[in-house]
Amino acid sequence: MAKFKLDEIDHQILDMLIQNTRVPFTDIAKKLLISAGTVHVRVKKMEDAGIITGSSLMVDYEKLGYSFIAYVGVFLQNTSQTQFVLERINEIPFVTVAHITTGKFNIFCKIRAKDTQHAKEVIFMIDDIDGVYRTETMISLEESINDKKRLMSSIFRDI
Amino acid sequence: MAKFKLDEIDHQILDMLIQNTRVPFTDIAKKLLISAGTVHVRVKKMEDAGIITGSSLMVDYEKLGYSFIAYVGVFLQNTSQTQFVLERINEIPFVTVAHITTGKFNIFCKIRAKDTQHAKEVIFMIDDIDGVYRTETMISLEESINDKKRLMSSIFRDI
DNA sequence: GGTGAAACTTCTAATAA
DNA sequence: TTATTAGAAGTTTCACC
Repeated sequence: MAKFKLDEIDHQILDMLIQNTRVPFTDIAKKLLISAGTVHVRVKKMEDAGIITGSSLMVDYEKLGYSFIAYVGVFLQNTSQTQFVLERINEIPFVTVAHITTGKFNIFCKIRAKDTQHAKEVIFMIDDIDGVYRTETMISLEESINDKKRLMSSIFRDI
Repeated sequence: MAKFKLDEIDHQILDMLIQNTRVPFTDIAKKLLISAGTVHVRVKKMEDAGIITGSSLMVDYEKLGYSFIAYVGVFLQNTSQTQFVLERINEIPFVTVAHITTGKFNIFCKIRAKDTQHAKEVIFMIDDIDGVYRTETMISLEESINDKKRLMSSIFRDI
C-alpha cells in the first residue's frame, strides 16, 4: 500500500470536504487564499490517486426507526472457512462491517437493526451459516462517535 | 426518538445521495421523473427533520499510511465511571467509535492507527485513564465493509 | 505548478398551477 | 404538493504566468 505525500493545502482541502462535501470550491479557495481552479485541480488529483474514494450522506438511522446496534463475535468450526463465512456474512443486510480478527473470535462484525426481535433474526442468520460454530453478542447501549474533527485527514498526516 | 415516514421518492433520493453526495439534483430529477425543484424541496425537508445530518468525503486512510485497525474492549474498576471514561476515550485521536456495551466489556471501541507501535501508544492511553482496570485488544486482519448498497436507506424502509 | 476570467452547469426561491 | 422559470451561485476549462 503506497503512502501518498499530501501537502498542507491538500490536507486542508480534505478536512473541509470531510466536514461537508458540499462546501463550494470557491469558499475553500477563499479560506486557503488560492484560486477555485487550484482547488478543483487538487481534488481531481486526489480522486485520481484513489485517496478520495467517494462521498456519502450522513443519515440519522435512529430517526428512521433503526436504533439497535450490536457487535457479534463469530467462532468458526475451522479457520479454513474464514473467507467463505466472511462473504456470507457480508451478504446479510444490516451487517455494516465485518472483520477477520486475532484473539478470541475468528470473525467480528457490527449490525444495525430495528429492535431486539429484528436483531435476533439477523444474528440467527449468522448462526445458520455453514461453518459457524457459535456466536457471542455484545449489545451497544450507547454509541458515541468521535467528532468529525478526529476523523479528519489532519490527524493522519506526518508530524 | 420519533420515526419518520418517508415515501418511495424520498428513499430513492436518499439512496442516490448516499452513493454520491455530488450527484446533481437535475440528474436525480431526471431519473425519478420529477423536477429538480421538487428534489430540492424534499432534501430540504429531510435536512430540517434531522434525517440528513450532513455529508462526508470517503478517504482511503490506508493510502495515507494508516492501515492498522483494532477493537479494544475496556474493563472498568467500577461501572459508575462509565460516562467519565467514555468521554476520556473519545478525546483520544485515532479512536473512531466508542460504545457502552452489555456483556463482557463495559466499553468497547475501535481504533485506527499507523502500525503496531502507534497502536500500542493509543492503547496505553486508554489503559492510563482513571478507572480503567484493563483492556483486551482484537486486531483486525482484514476489514470488509458492506457495499454501500446495504447501508442505504432502502433497506431501512418498512416493507 | 498556479491564476483569473469566460463558458457552462447547477442551485434556489418565487410564482403559478 | 409539484412544476416552471430566471437570476444567483458554483464548476470547469484554458490561455497565460
